[in-house]
Amino acid sequence: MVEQVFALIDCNSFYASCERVFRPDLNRVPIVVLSNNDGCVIARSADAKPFVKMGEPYHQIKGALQRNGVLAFSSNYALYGDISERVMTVIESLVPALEVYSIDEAFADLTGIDQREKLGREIRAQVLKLTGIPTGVGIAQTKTLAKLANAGAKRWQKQNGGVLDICDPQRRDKLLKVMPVDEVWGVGRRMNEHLTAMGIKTAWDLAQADAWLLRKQFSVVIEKTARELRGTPCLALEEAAPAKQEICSSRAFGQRLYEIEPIREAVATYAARACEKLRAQGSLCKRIRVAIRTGMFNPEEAKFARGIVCELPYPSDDTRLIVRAALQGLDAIFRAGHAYAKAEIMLLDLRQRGEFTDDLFAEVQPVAAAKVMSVLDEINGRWGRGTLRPARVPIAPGWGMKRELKSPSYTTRWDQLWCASCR
DNA sequence: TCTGGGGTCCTAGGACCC
DNA sequence: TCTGGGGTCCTAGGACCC
Repeated sequence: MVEQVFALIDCNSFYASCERVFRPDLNRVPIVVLSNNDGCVIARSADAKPFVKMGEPYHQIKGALQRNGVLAFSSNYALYGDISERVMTVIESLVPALEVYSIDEAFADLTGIDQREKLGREIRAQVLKLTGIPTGVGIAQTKTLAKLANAGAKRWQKQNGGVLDICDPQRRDKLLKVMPVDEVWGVGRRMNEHLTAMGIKTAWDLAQADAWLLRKQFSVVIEKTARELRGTPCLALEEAAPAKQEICSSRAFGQRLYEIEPIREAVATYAARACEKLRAQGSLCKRIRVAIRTGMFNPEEAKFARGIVCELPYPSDDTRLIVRAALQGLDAIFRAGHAYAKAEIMLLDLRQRGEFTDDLFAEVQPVAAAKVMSVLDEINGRWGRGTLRPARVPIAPGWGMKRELKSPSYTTRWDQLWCASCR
């Protein structure tokens, strides 16, 4: 049997790189991208890394950033999502099979390809040329090793040109021995603590550890990680993303809310958005969960959080039905007198249309509802999200997300297209 | 004043059934 | 004199990912 080979292609500082695509004047300016509500730092260009840690609250470091000439941007997910699709399309045209793993990463199947490094360089060059996004490529016999090779490609980019192939056992072992165990995919903070206590400090140590012991002491997850580091594939390439088993729409408000009315608007808005995602994957849901809470970080603020699960009369994807149920849930859990910071809608108990059998007398969603929803989605697909929406959902809500530093939506809004004469 | 959002998988423990 | 054991399903919570 032919030995499997995976490549992991990953975009460098993806969000920050996206901001630079249409602003070449920023190529030598360090930049960071902020989370929703301009909360904390979620991406940094390479030259901004010395000035700011990942996840730092923006309001605490604003001054320091300005003094060091670091520019901050609100996150612009419409832009990042669109550029991501273009990047994936380019990679897909160059490899036999691709699994899009996240907005900025993909695994490719390189099994049976001879000139792997050459292909890796070709991918980097084409993606850069056609989208403007810099990438790194790691190549190895398992996904976990490919991830590690990718980290190595980044760390020693000057030496390897952004492509690292560790299919050769000697190169593989050399990398394993220098990589700390917490850089391994699947080893988070807690697992790192446990492993360190056991004397497992490098990726090499984990590869040598007794896999059965790891399974007994922790779980099958870390056992697989250790086996993958040794070169035994436990994870396969998954080209078609399976339908999600739960769908969540949650967001902090731009400011604290005290009354139920604006929270009703927010809950309706999030529920409507969750329903769009639900229909996009062709599922129906039977239960929904509504939750609200106050801020969590400020010790001065009184804390309060409640959630409720509501059962729908039948599995549905009808925005009207689900919004109504969500608002009933909200009425049941809302208590006046708190400073609310966030609401959350989860769609649970999802099933694919036609893939479940109900009992003969169970109520099912009326056919007309599906037709109404497909017309709604079609109109919104053509004219933009929110063109047709429940009356509960405001266009420009007072409680909306704070995004004071957002760049234009160069590729997804007609009125904000990049314009050559602007520069 | 101010700290993201959206997921997955695994495990333990309780409820329930026969 | 005497109170089983095995199996499944569901839920909550933890850990991890980007």
